[in-house]
Amino acid sequence: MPELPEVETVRRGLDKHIVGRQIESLDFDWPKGFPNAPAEVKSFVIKAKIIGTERRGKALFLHLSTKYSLMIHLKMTGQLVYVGEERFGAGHPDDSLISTLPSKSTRVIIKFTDKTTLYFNDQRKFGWMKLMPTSEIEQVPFIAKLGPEPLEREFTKNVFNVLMRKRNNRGFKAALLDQSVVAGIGNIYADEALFMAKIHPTAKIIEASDEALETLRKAIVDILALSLEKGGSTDRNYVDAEGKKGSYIEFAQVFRREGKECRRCGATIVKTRVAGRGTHTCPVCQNPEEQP
DNA sequence: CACTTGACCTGTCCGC
DNA sequence: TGCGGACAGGTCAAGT
Repeated sequence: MPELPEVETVRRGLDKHIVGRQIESLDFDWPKGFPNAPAEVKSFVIKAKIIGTERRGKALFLHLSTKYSLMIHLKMTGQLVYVGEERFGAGHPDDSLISTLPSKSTRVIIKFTDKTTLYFNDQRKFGWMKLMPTSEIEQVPFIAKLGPEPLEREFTKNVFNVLMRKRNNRGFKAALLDQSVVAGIGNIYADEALFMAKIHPTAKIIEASDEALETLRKAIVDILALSLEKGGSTDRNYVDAEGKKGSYIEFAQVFRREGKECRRCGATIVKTRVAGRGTHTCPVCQNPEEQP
């Protein structure tokens, strides 16, 4: 489930490997996953150079020399994997995954003029890639609505407090999953941050103190920064631009740990359903009767 | 208007 | 063993 740390890890990998390369061809076999007409692709993608990468929330952009950009959303099972023969030939530690590409999950293949390749794989076909003028990115509806980037300076105590208080009668988890509150949080990091802040996912925001909101804000920053350092979380499908898995899941406190002991108090982690998502909590550390 | 639920998909896992 | 069904979750559209 690519969330902020995973998408940012992919972006950094792409920035390192594909900026400066020139696109030779783009082929796709999943029309819904790439809604633009082939003619536009031909005009603005073929022979274009990749001039930069950008991330906003969970969305990724590859900026092209034609003043167009490819906007990519990995949704749950998307992967962007770069294969350059000079780097990932026989003997590379991730050779096993790389050598399987293209796979039956491959939706888009971008070949560069130097014979290296970028694969967009997506098992569940929820992800997509769109071509648009770079200048129109900010007008894409869900980009325009995005809240602050949690690892940037803009994510202040006051900004977070105001956004959360606007949703005072909602539960904490529903609010954290709302991309207009904080950009880039998904199911994994919502659970992890709420555990760290000792807040129950169904607790109403209106009943929480300002101090509790600030504790949560710091927890969000700490968790996301730690996960980024670990290369993100590989629960099932996620890999970075070099095909490598992330290791945050080994450090997870509650996510996918139902039935196991809480690392903090020893109680048994439980899994419930909150805001339509599988939700992991420690019933003692996040006791709904004793909320901060 | 604020919030919740269902649709989009496929692979995996569970129980019978 | 085979098979049906539940489940996984990011975002938008539709429903309450």
